[in-house]
Amino acid sequence: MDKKIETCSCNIIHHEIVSEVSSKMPNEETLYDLAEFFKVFGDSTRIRIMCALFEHEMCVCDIAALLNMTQSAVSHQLRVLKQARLVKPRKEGKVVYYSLDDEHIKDIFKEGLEHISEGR
Amino acid sequence: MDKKIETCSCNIIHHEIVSEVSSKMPNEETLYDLAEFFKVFGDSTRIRIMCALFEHEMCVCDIAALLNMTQSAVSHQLRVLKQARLVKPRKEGKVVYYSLDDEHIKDIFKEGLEHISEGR
DNA sequence: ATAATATATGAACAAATATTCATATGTTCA
DNA sequence: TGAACATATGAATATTTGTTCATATATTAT
Repeated sequence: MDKKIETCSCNIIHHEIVSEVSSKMPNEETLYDLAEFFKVFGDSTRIRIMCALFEHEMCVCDIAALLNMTQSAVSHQLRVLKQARLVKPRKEGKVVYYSLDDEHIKDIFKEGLEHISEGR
Repeated sequence: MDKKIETCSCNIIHHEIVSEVSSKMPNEETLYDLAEFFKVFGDSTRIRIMCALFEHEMCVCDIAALLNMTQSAVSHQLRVLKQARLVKPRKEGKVVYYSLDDEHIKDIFKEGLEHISEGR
């Protein structure tokens, strides 16, 4: 029994394909989480932070200097990265050193860089 | 000769690391493009569209029905995906069929799904 | 040609988000 | 204890962005 589609004004052209694909789709929540995860990669400040941390563990102040940004802006973005479990902090006195906390980042970067290098 | 850092109010703690990392960073434009690319993955509608197209080439109307969204909203997002060279259209009469146009998508999805499945 | 259908697109609106500013927290050193 | 410093955070602002609505374009059928 098909669910009523209310928001699409056009006719469904290929019923079979739609229901077949529908049955194979991962659940909504997984796809939402996936989008949330990639959203973290979708900001150049965060990309630059992760890129920097590929080379070295760094403290907030170093990162701010490197990126020529305020300490506050960097701290806010580190929080986003930390919540996504992409970076982890290591406290040493007053100083907090951040490093990458995920082995997928490198591969994801690689794939992304390959894609953009294939662009015209 | 170090550039003057104006926007970081704190002292640079590790000059050497900052300049070493700085020299190894890819250029700004590349990192900006990378963020723009991942931004496309950072929306659940676009994620769902790509996910659907893993299974089948689909027309706009089918996708709209599948996702229970308006044709217009889907069309706008397909445009974004097309501009990012992630999907490609195939026109057949009135109907436009979209399919995936990039072999990296699968790997990127895989990495992302692995990451979120590792969560607590 | 005209009507019907599938898709695309521009403008407007609402929601999300990155940075700034001010300030709080926590640690070290005098 | 108090000053100095590194970092964190809440609120405000400005910008970006996703969806809707109205309408345009393109193709097919009558």
